[in-house]
Amino acid sequence: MYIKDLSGFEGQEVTLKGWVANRRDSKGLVFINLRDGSGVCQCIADATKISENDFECAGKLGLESAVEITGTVVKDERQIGGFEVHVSKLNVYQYAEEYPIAKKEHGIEFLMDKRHLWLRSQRQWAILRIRNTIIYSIHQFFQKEGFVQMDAPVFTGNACEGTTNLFETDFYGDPAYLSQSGQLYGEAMAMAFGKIYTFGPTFRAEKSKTRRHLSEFWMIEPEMAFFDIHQNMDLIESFLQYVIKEVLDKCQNELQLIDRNTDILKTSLKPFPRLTYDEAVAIIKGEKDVNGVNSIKSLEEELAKVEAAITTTIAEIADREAKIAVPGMKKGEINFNQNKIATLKNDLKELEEQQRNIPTWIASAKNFEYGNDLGGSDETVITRLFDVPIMVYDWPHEVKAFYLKRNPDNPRFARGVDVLAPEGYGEIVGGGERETDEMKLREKITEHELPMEAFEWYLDLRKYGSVPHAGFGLGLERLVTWLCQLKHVRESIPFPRMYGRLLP
RNA sequence: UCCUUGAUAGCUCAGCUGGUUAGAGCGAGUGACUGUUAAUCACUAGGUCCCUGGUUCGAGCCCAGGUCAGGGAGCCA
Repeated sequence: MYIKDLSGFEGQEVTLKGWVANRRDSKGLVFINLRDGSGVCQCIADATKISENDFECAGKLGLESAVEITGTVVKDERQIGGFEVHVSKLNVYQYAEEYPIAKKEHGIEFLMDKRHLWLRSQRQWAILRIRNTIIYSIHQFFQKEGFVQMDAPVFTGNACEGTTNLFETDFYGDPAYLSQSGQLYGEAMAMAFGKIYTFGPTFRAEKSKTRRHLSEFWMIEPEMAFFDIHQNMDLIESFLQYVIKEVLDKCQNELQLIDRNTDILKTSLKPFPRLTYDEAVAIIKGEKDVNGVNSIKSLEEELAKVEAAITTTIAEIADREAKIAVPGMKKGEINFNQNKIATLKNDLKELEEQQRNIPTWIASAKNFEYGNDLGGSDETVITRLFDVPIMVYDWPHEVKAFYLKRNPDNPRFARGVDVLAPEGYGEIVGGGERETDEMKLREKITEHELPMEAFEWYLDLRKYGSVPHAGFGLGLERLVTWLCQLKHVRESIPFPRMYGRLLP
């Protein structure tokens, strides 16, 4: 019996097994918010209706104690699920004492240290359930489209884009690297099965401390024989829209719990604009407007808004502090104001962070040098102007990977494509059409100073039935982060591995 | 690797210009209260002020070096 199914049992006696999410006492009454993984339900132990022993047990339950509760399902409009349980019998599996995560705001370092327990909180529960729906819908989409799921190895002997950010391990005495992409193997498998996708862990030893980096993350890499870059973009669009639609359909409750405004998810079901690198650069530098909005001007307006918000926040903090200072205020009201002040101060910190960042973003957008890759801030600048993900393709070949095909009409450009998520989330997909010519690949490998012998197997693919093909890589955690509108990728995976974080 | 912000009670934070015995709320413990939703109210316990060195009659506060963490850049999905 699970809490999510209670509505079908009104008036009947049921038995629930779960954990105490919250408990409140009154004389003769104990309120227990029971959490069982499927949902939360309030259970009421009334001293006049259960045994003396059971009532005493109920009063001793600390947060996250494990219990089995038997009781009657009663309709109650005040409850979230619309039902509560009137306890008739209580069986305690374990009394928990001093649960470290309090019913209050905590700092991120503390919560990450307690990640194994933090997972139990409602917000984390909702996010990771959405992650599950995303994973399931990814498999559904590709299976329906006739793709075969194939696994690339995790240990690799060669790097596809240099070795500086690879984790090195010992493989029977030889150096081996943890995979930073299954792409080259994906190409080999596509030549055998036509359309394949890999779904596995990926490792990058980047000493990055930003909101969009993990050292270990999950990547989906489809690879399709006989696809060009435009077919690739068509596939990316229908794929992402399928996943978004599934999340909207199946996760209403979870999206509500995390307070996700779904407007942009809905507008993302319309076609994704496809911009060339040249067009994207013009927009970033403010030379070209999008629907009458200029990137630089809108950033400057944003900065002005942030500065105005800082002024009003400071004023409100001072105001509330003055109010508390006046004697005679009730304790509850003082608490309320102090909590409010704490929240405002946190807001203020974030606003000040933005106040420092935005001017550097404006500068970097204005001074963007044609021919460079887009930086994190450039992605933020351009995606703020759209209410849909955008696709940027045809990149200067120097900044992209060696295996990408050149545009036959203009060989300065490589046929790579990046998908940038709206709301400032940036790159979630990177892909493109692959080079099919063996000699051109050899030139590129030499140019990138990569060890040729490690790529001989890959070059075989161009000797034996080389065909046009394309593919892409989607960072699962970045997609989860965007769809859930999280501030940081670390909440999009149960146990994040990142620079400085190996436990728990 | 660079820029930037920070580290004070179990947690979240105050601590003014360097000055006697270090403060609040939450959490914990005890008690009160029969409908609470982070319940409320009263009382109690709880401190290596991140580390090392320096300046000073005196350092939580100033200086130097380090450690750890937050945010950003580079790099990337």
